[in-house]
Amino acid sequence: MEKTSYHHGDLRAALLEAGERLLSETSVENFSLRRVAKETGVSHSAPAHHFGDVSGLLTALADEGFKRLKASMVKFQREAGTSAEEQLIASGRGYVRFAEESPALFRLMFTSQRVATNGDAENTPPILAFQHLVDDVQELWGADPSINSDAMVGLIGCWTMAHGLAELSISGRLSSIRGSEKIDRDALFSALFASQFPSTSPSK
Amino acid sequence: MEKTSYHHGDLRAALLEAGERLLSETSVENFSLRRVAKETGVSHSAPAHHFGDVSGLLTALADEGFKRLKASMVKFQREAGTSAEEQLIASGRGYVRFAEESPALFRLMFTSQRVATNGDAENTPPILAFQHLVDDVQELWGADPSINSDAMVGLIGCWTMAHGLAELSISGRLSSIRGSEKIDRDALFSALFASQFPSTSPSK
DNA sequence: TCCTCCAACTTGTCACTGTCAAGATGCGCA
DNA sequence: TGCGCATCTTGACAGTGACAAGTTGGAGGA
Repeated sequence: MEKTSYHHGDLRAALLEAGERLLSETSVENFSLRRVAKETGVSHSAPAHHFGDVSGLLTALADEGFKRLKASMVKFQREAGTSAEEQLIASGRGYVRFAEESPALFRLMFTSQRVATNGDAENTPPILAFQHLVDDVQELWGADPSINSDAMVGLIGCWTMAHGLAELSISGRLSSIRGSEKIDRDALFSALFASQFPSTSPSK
Repeated sequence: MEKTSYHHGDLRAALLEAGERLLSETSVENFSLRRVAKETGVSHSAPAHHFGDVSGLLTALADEGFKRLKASMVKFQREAGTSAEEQLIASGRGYVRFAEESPALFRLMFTSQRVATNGDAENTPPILAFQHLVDDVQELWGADPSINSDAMVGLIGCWTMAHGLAELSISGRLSSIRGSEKIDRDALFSALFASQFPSTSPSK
């Protein structure tokens, strides 16, 4: 898909692809718009027309990331049992797995100051990914978290657990704990997620 | 403490102070060594002599941050009850509070690619802060996490909870959850930390 | 007291960055 | 065929980190 003429054809997609590759090779802090352009074989300010500025490109990449985050949760759920508990655990594991597979993208999505937060617009990828988690929680608690405070605590607990595990895992801090290599990772994650479930089910 | 002569006197400390101010005003990604130098009233490459490069200055700032993180945990523990449960909860709340008070510094410490990880040197500020948490866990479980797997799961659970809450809080995502404003923050945090405690004490 | 050394700091330069303005190109449509 | 305009290029500017070479002045020895 090399550039054949003055007009690229699908420059926007090519820039996104090169952008994600560069992001995963370096990090958000070493990201360079000019290098993305160069790797795409295009002039240094070609991206501006499609994304405005560097923040625009990073925001587009983050949006793509949120779609994949949700997809990863769904994928794990498909391969899991059908009970509400198993589904929620699978959801959390998909969340963590996504972070482990795309750490730079995960960091971009959640901790970069250079992505534009889209206000509180509806149906935006970050909202949709979050809503997926909310739905899973609602299924298990049988109540809407925005109304039922037990479900709300469950929602926050599950999200915190997933997000915290993701952060500590991709920073290498989890595996740097002395003695942690003796713990089975799958069992650990399942137990931690289950610790947030309603107290009627004594987990494990 | 203006510069009075060719030799500054305590330039290193002045640069660290200006560096942290700049960090909190912008973020890691917009941090500029030259601006730090300018605000300190010194030439653009004066910092190089004390810190080598930008990574050196940021690493020094991060180390200072880890000392304060530990201090914040200790401070909360002093104001809490003396039981092992209360002490561990206080530790976690000090962790989260530190992040909320110095979000940019917290991000620098945990998610920046520009701070040099000091290998596995002993008695370095990050290790000492982590060890403080380990000690609290060991106190409550009555076992060394590096040997006892229950204590290890507790350690990881508590750390994940603290770190996850810190991340979600300073990114504004916790308070953006619809309906979350009805939850009492203190009670929420305490309940979430307690959910990781040994099952013999049914928490809350 | 003077002298010398050298850590501390400055000045100048380089390649690289993001952004903006102005120009070139060629696709699609009338 | 020829025109309009989205698409892309070229050029310029201020800001960045890093490096090399020069300047300053305090501390310690004779």
